[in-house]
Amino acid sequence: MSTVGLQLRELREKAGFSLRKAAVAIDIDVAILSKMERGERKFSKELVLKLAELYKTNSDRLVIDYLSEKVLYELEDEEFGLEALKVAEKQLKYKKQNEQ
Amino acid sequence: MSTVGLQLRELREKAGFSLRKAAVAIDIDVAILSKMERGERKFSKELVLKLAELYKTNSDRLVIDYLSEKVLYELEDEEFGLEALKVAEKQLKYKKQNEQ
DNA sequence: TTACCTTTGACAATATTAGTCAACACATAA
DNA sequence: TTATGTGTTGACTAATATTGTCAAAGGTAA
Repeated sequence: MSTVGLQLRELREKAGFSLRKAAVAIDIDVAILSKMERGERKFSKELVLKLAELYKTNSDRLVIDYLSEKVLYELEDEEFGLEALKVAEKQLKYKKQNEQ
Repeated sequence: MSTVGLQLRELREKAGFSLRKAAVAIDIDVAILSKMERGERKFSKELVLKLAELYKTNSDRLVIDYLSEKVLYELEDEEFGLEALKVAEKQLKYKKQNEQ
């Protein structure tokens, strides 16, 4: 399982950016980016998108993983986490249908 | 779709509690309970459990719906919400397996 | 040394959430 | 009428969590 942070770290390195350069480019403190890549702090969706753009990568997969991590964080150690996800899925599907 | 708040309101009425009585019983301000039942404020899991106990109801379904609502709240209007849920589900299943 | 790199922790600023309280409107009974 | 009980509302404070800032440390390489 590769976290969004580690994915973005790989992408950064492949794109040839140092932490500092990347941080400056998206206008945040280097300490924050360092912590985010290592999972010590949570990303915001906005930053994920900015970084994806900086690294010239499609952001869809990253956003999906970002959201998934967010959700799993909410459900950590919950006995009924899986059941909750299934209910949520059902309701989201229902909502999508009656929307379009 | 019945929210946790409305479910708990029904349960309260069936159990014969006024808002005030129920609020006192679980030691919160009546204003908060009123808002929670109507979805104006989020529940905490702790309060859901306390109310379920007060109303002598099994809490499993309520907790599942509570968590589901929490998750859906995180995903509101996200283009890839459904995909994120699926990824989260997969990872949770995987985790559960390698746990026991 | 100098110049980068990343990590770390302490701290401040900000935003979010939770809790408190008084007042309101409505209904009903005395 | 007055009193009592119902639920709702909004303003306010308090507590907590999240974010941002900064300086310093340790590593590596020229």
